[in-house]
Amino acid sequence: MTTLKDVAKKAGLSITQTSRALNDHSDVSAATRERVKEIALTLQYRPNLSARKLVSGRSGLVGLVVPRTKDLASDGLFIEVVSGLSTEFSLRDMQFVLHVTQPEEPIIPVYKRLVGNGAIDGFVLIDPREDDRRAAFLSKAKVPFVVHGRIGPNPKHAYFDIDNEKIFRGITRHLSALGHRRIVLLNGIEDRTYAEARSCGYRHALVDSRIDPSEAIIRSGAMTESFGLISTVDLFSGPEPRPTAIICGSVRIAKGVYQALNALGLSIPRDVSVFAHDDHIAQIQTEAFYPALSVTDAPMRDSWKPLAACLEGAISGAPLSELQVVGPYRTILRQSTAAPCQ
Amino acid sequence: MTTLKDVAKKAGLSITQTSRALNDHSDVSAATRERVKEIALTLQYRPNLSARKLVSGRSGLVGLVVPRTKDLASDGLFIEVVSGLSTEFSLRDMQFVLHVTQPEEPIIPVYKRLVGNGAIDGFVLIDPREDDRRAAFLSKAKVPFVVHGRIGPNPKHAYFDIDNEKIFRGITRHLSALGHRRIVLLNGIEDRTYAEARSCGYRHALVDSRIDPSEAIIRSGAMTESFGLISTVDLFSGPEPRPTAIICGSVRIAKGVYQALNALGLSIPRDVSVFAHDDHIAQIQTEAFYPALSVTDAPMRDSWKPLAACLEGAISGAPLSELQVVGPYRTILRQSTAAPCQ
DNA sequence: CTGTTAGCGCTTTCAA
DNA sequence: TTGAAAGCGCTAACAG
Repeated sequence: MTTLKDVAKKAGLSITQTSRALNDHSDVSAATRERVKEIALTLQYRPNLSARKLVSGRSGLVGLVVPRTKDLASDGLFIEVVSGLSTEFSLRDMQFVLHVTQPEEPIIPVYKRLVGNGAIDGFVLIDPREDDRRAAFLSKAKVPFVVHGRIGPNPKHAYFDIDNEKIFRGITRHLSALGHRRIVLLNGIEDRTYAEARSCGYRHALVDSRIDPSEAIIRSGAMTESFGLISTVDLFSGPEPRPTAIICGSVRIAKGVYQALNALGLSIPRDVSVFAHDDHIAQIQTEAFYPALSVTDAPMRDSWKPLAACLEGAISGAPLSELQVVGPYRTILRQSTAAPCQ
Repeated sequence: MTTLKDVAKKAGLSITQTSRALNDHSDVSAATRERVKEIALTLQYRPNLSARKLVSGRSGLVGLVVPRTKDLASDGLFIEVVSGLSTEFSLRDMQFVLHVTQPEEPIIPVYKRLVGNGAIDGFVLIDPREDDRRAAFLSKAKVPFVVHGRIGPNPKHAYFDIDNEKIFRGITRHLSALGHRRIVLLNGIEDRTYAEARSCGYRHALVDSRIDPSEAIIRSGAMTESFGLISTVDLFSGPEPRPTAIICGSVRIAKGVYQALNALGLSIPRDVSVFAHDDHIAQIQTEAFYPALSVTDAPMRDSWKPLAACLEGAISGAPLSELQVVGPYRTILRQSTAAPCQ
């Protein structure tokens, strides 16, 4: 293995100066820098990460801890997150350490161990909760981390998120502007931050549209077809008056909703309008819905690059303002939404 | 962060002796060892991996490099491998570095980079080819690795594998013993080592059963329902005489075969016997096939533990004989196989 | 059984 | 613009 010493020897320089040249320090002549880099390339020099870590405190290692649950495999999310992040970190010459816990293993000790070893520069936190213990622990331990989503109303951490509140406020407003008043929100699992933001946006829009907040109809559940199907059947076999519009937290939920409405003999959008948010993690084409599904569109695969960038920034001590990024989305109106009948 | 120095100070010992105590060296009094370990525990001491690596050459980091292909996500294998290995290495206090390459990125430079950095102790190689460039590179670079499967007839590397040749020889013999002579093998992708071993076992069994090797019927393809379906339709719309038994490389293939046979109006096992190898990575219950599917059963999820163990052994320089493990399998005869009714 | 000394490969003062 | 020297935290000779 080529070391700095080898490069220095070949360059006829001291190790110190060689290191400086390679790391683009200002006090190196351009000529020297070029020459040294050339030699390093020829010799296939790669800085030893452990040595660098020891002195600089950086190892270039970042971690993701995923609890092992039985639905890990079926959930398309895991693979998306893992392969996306791995790819992005590779591009940045960082190593991506993946830790899948034991089924019932408490998660904080895992972080403790990983942090204690001192090998990992920072973490990516996915699937944040309103009251997230991982974030609390890492903050206290002063270990950099980036959250996929936001924790709390005024977060002090690095994050990449989409504006869930705005998105769902927009969807709800759109439907109410069409004339809908009994609008259902089939939301995600309750204590997830994104679900909270979404229901918040939904409620705000109701108020904006002078619909009494007590008329809010929210169901919480996993992002599955079953949830969409069961909720829909339940809602439309309940007491009159029936809802006229359904907002789905995901396309997968929408799939279940379509099935249920179809089974109930209800027509989209004549009897019921359906709107969904599409993060593209279900391998489902929304154009292929019949009638084509109206969606807000924000591919989750676009998250991994900014997440990696934010974590890199957090590790190198960039100001928080640069590390809090909210991604874009598009609204795509198709055939599943219309004014309610009569 | 607690360092060895802190522990030593508290124990009133030298750093050296403390290190020895913690690492279970022989020349430490039992009392001291106990006491030191106690203190380390209290202080939540965790050895700094980078420091250890620097001096001992071990970092506790192991790597897996996965090429990013479009079917990464749909293929249940990726998630199984990644979560399985991650879990097993966590248990051994090793860190699992996952590297997903760019779509068309050549893979050897990735290993070169990872190895050059000197941070990774060893690699797991999955999906080996007959002529595997990764293995060749790592061997030459003298970097420990373990293969999921075997490369070549007399491998010099650590591996965990099942006895594919024996398994498929057994299946074929079983069918020929029932009286079948026109037996199809729907094998995996051609240049994969396991597929080669399987076709080898199949051919041997033909010879054993005095069936002319020229009567071998082998199709190669991906482990998909489509492959099973298309192959079956093709075979049974070809010229007489038709096959009477089909051996499937995976349960997923068998699924396609069942569909095709059903569509062709052929009955299992009256017209055609079907046998499959079940590695449990398709989320498919073989009992739920109708008629229930006869299988050889060797869950792939049982591979991760021995793979991790072998890699750990390879890194610590255990003799090769201990690092070459062949896992067990069971034969489960159900209703999909019977004597042919001529 | 225990301590002293050296050094892994690198970055960073400090001095020239 | 450059080099010498110190030290990150740990392990492994080498003495006692």
